[in-house]
Amino acid sequence: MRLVPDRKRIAETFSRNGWFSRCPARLREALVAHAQVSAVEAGRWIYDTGDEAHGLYGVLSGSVTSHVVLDNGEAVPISISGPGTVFGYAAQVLGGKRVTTAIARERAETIFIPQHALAAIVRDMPALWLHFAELATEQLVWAARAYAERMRLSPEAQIASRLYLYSFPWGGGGPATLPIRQDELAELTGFSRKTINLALRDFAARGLVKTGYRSISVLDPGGLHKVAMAAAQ
Amino acid sequence: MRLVPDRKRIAETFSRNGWFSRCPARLREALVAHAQVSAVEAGRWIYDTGDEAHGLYGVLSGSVTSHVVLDNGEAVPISISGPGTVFGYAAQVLGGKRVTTAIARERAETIFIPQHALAAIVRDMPALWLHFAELATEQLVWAARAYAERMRLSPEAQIASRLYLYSFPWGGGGPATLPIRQDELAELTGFSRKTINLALRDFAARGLVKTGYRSISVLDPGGLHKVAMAAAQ
DNA sequence: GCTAGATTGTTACTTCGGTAACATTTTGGG
DNA sequence: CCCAAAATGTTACCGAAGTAACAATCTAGC
Repeated sequence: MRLVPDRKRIAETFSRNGWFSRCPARLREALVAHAQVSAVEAGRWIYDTGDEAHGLYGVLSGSVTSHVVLDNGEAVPISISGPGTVFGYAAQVLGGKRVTTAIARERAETIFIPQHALAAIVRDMPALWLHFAELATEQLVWAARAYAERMRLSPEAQIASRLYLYSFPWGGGGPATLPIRQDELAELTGFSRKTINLALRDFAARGLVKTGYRSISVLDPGGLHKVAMAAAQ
Repeated sequence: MRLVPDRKRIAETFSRNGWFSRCPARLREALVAHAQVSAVEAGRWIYDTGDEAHGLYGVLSGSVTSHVVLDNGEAVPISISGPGTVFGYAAQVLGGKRVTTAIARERAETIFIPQHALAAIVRDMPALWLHFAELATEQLVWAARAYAERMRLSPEAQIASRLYLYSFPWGGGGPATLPIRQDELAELTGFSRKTINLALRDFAARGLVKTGYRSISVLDPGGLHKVAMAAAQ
């Protein structure tokens, strides 16, 4: 459902972290000026793999999961985007087909910046194209790291690493309460719920996290990061 | 060691597959025109994580592995680039620091397109910026897929998928002999050499591959792709 | 408030892949 | 041509994570 954009709120939400916060001010302003805001119900598809891509999305409130659909049709969740996170860049930057499926995990507000607005921005300010390229590059680095960690780190370290990562959209790198269930974290990390539960129990005993019903509170993101580094090999 | 570029050979090698082959002709020509060719001995670093990036690389002959360095200092090989493959784009497209380490696996010839040449190309033909963004995007899609496969596919399916992928630079998608040792494939896929060996034995029995000393011949890439799809779940 | 359903906590068992070792084969340099 | 080094082929054993089940706890909606 299309909503009237509160551009001040958009600017604030997206300036806190991630790619948006590192853009030059004039690009940020141009993006905010063109943003369309929609409300999405929990469980609704935002786009599906193979859809034509018409622009860039961001999460204003709530959260969205992105899934890769494997050749056998299985959808694998690969990331969860919280407030202030941009998603939907993995299609060719302008146009092309979606290569992931994005689903609202909970009731969410999204911003959408249509392709023609992006094209106009780059036409007017050609030097800004680099920032769009960086958006993909940044995600590529993340994906490569996630892959490398998956190959080498112990489950405990991987879980710590992921919680640390997720602490940013919800806590800006400080303590944060993640609205994530343990079975979702299991899906997202590729471990069983049992393994997640045991790791969380361990982290809780060390004062790094606190588990709740449908939530995981990260008390000490830096400590989790240390676990992720230390437990490797 | 700097060599005199044979631009015809460069154009031929890079037109066979991958990103280069899908660029518009004028971009391809501009890139070939600016390419510098070097010979690198086996085991030599081409660049290291943290180095300043000054341009884009490609493999003209031989092969190059890219490694992600984890926070604990461990280098994890994430890809192997054969002839005709572009690498070194994961730094910001122009400039920034290298986020991977690239090492020649064997004696190799590389092409290098310096930053200033890339900048000049985009300055003269601004519409081409999209193709650079796509270079990163394409790799992002691959990395996300590799990650998703790692989470869900059986080792056998992952190994099949990887061999299928590697059949492109060495066989253009048809039968190919990969100059890869079994212990290297183990490193690249994150499995033990034993698991690789058993999978290869199995594939060989089905006529999909043929193992050799320091080489793996992919006889039926399509068959391997089927294995990767079927064995999931 | 109560209760059904959802979520978390825990256990016993199993299985798959890793480790470590060794045998066999191939290769290249002297 | 030979042999040491490298690479592949194979086995026995072990452990870590998954599966499947069940108990305990929380919450939302009536």
